[in-house]
Amino acid sequence: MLDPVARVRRFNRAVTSAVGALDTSFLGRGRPLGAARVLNAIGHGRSDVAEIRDYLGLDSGLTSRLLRSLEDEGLVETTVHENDARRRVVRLTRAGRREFAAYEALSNTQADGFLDRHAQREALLAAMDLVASALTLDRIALNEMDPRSDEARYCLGEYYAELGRRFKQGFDVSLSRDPDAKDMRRPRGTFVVAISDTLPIGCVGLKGTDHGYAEIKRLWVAPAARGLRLGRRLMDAAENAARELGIALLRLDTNSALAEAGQLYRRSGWSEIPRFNDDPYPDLFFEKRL
Amino acid sequence: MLDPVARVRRFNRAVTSAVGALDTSFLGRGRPLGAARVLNAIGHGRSDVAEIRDYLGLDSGLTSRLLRSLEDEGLVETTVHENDARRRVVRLTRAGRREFAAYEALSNTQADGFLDRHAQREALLAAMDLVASALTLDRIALNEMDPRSDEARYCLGEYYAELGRRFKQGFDVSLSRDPDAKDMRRPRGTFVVAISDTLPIGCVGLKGTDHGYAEIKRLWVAPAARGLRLGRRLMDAAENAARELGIALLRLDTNSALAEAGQLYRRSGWSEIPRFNDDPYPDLFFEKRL
DNA sequence: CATGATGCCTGACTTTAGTCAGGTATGTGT
DNA sequence: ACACATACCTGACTAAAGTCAGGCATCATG
Repeated sequence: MLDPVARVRRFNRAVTSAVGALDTSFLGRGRPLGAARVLNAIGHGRSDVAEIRDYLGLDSGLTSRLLRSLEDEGLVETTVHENDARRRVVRLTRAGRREFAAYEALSNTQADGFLDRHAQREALLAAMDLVASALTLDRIALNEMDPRSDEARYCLGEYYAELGRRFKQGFDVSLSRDPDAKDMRRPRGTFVVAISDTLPIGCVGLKGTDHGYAEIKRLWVAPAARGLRLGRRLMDAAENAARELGIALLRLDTNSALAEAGQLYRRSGWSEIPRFNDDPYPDLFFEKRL
Repeated sequence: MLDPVARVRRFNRAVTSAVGALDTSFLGRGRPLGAARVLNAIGHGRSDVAEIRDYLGLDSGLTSRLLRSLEDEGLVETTVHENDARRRVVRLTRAGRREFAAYEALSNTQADGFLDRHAQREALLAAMDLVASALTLDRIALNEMDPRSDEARYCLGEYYAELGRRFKQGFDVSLSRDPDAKDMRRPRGTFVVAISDTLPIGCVGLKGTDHGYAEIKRLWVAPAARGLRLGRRLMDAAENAARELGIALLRLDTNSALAEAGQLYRRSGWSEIPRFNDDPYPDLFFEKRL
């Protein structure tokens, strides 16, 4: 009766009919869907015509016409690109910003109303996060970012909080060997953040040392994105960066309380080695030759 | 950074762009979406023209034209309704059933492929179930059904399994006072199943007795549908049925391990009373005067 | 059995989305 | 300077979806 395929299909149907309703946020302001989508793409920071086209998957001619109709409404204005006069840059006018804000308000009200109708918001949100991550799996971007960026700091904060919950003795960053940000920037190392549609959902650090190896640090995947093999992808990204930087040997430390991490390392070519530092938290040590 | 509204909107975006891809099952057979939707509505058992129209939200003229095009393809045939010659009844021809089966196969393959791309299928499916239930909340049907029906038995099976997990001593139906099916059928009582798009996601029994009261039994809500206030709706349905049957007093027993159930009863006008039976499992007893 | 309501149909029309073939201006490499 | 590529645009077209006003047969009701 509860065939997995039936469950997926039920989800599809539920979502298809709900999306019709959710998408009324793009209607209801007397403008066809296409034009509204373009306006919103611009509002969300897409400025080059080609960028808008790619994002929305539109034909060049159609994009052009939709831009013209927004121009006629006085919502956008087009200028030539400063370095390349073939390209055009589109910006919202004051009226355009107002109209975009109205769409945003509609969307927010709608999302808010949806949340209000349900108890146990957090459980529902977590489920939505997981599904959204799964659906956009092949569009999750792994970006090298500064370890001091907002996105990186958010991930690290979640990572520390999780260690605090999972270690019997809790976790205090200041007792651990907190790597210097500059060790996790090129050319000494790097820091990779997984971003799914603007939300950071995972990270990993590659920390350069002066001992002939680099270390993998702070591998974290948001609970709502687990089971999507993102940990593996982050590790691959870190290893590739290490190869580019000419690093031949990687080490890492972890704790046996983080069983899924240990499994991941063993399965992807790491071998256990004796303790190589005096950090109080780890009790498992690995190394991998590239 | 992780505003709930932003998370809902991310979900909406993920789903809007994925649904196009997920639902390509309705394309790819050389037939416009509208006609494919009508064919599938008929395949799923909708036979009256008005029913099809309402289900798909189509204009009368458009529906008619789409039906005509399916007829021209030889996929459906139309007859007059036996009790009302103004109405038409649409049926799939042999070719229509073949074509419908092809759509079904496509959908199934697609859903299957989606599942294959992900580890931790069960977690993902559970999340999809929860979201689907939340989205279709106002379309969850509470149907009075025979307690021996497939749907009821599925719910009861899940209910017993859950008791087994949650009671320290486990749960064995045969030790409990398993109500006779006929006590949970009108006119002595009833059995209500919550159905969301064909999937049973909750149930409750109203069991008639000869002692001047009726009992509420087997209140269960699928884990993937909790937090949607479905328990409350099921209880309301059972109480309404009791009123219709002229029952003035309700009783129920439960176990303190089921904390959320106890809460629900207290919040909806039930008061605790002394033990009124010798069932070994319950340790909490309630009653409510209608 | 006349009257009005109901259920479905057809024809005539509009809007939206999308495709395709050029066209013009600008940039790049030799 | 030249050929060729690139970026965007316009015009001409099509397909699909949807709207609206009647039309016809049938049903319910006094």
